[in-house]
Amino acid sequence: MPEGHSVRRLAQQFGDVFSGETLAVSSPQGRFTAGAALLDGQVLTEARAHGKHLFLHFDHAVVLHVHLGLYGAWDFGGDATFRGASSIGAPRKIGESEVFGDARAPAYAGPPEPKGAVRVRLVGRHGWADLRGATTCAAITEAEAQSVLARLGPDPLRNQPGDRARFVQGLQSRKAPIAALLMDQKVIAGVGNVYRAEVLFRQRLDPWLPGNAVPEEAAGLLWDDTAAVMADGVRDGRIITTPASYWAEGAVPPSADDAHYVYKREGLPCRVCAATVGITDLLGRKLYWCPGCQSP
DNA sequence: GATTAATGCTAAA
DNA sequence: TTAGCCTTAATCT
Repeated sequence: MPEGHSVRRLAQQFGDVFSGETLAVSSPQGRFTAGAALLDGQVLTEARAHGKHLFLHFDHAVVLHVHLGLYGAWDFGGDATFRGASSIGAPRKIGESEVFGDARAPAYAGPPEPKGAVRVRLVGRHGWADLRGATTCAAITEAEAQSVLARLGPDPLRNQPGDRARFVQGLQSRKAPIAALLMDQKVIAGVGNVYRAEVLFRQRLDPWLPGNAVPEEAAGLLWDDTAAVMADGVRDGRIITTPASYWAEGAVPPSADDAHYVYKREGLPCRVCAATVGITDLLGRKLYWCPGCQSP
């Protein structure tokens, strides 16, 4: 259940532990057998993330394209060398995809029997990775990978020159509510339901404000804040949008309850103005906002 | 033990 | 517009 920060961490992880290695690729579940055969025995050259899309590039110009969707996940395991190379490290928050089975595992003796429906398994010399539950798992060409990228908007975690202007332009050229546009991966890639709610609150923006009614300065600041808070997410391995002054005494890092301003806080008093945090359905997803802080 | 909802999206209808 | 992915944790009975 990742937003862009998790996928960025996964790309970093694959680069750290598998880059330059010949990988054994299989599909224990059987639904990716043909694709796995295309990748089996090839060398991983680069792992990249754009928004919520992960691209594992192999040296024969075939790319493993993965999108985790709502509940896809990668599990990793391996020996001390593998764990030492990991940018993710020790087990962390339950529910994240970035979990090691057992950090104190004995010496690596190959991957375990697949548990559940493992769509694809990558095995290197020092460790393994299992993918399950993904929306997209495909072996594609470099050209096809490019066309996937072409359908995506700017990624605030890449924040390349011109990205900020592209976002502002993309937002202002549409009349849909800003809360809907933030979830549109063509407008901005990598934002999900948590960051959507939290950055709108942080910028005190009315979720129903049409994109074309957002002032240019506010749109730019929204991009900047999204980039900053998502970069924190990459560092922390979780979404924390509140400053330490909102955390319970001595709670560093904060509990889940204290890490957000409005996400999943419906019915509770706003941390800033004490108005009751609201919830509504927008395009099939739950939208959380503070009617006091985020009024038109 | 069963049911539901979830940090999402694609493709079929 | 809806099914599907086929997991996980929290909430029900």
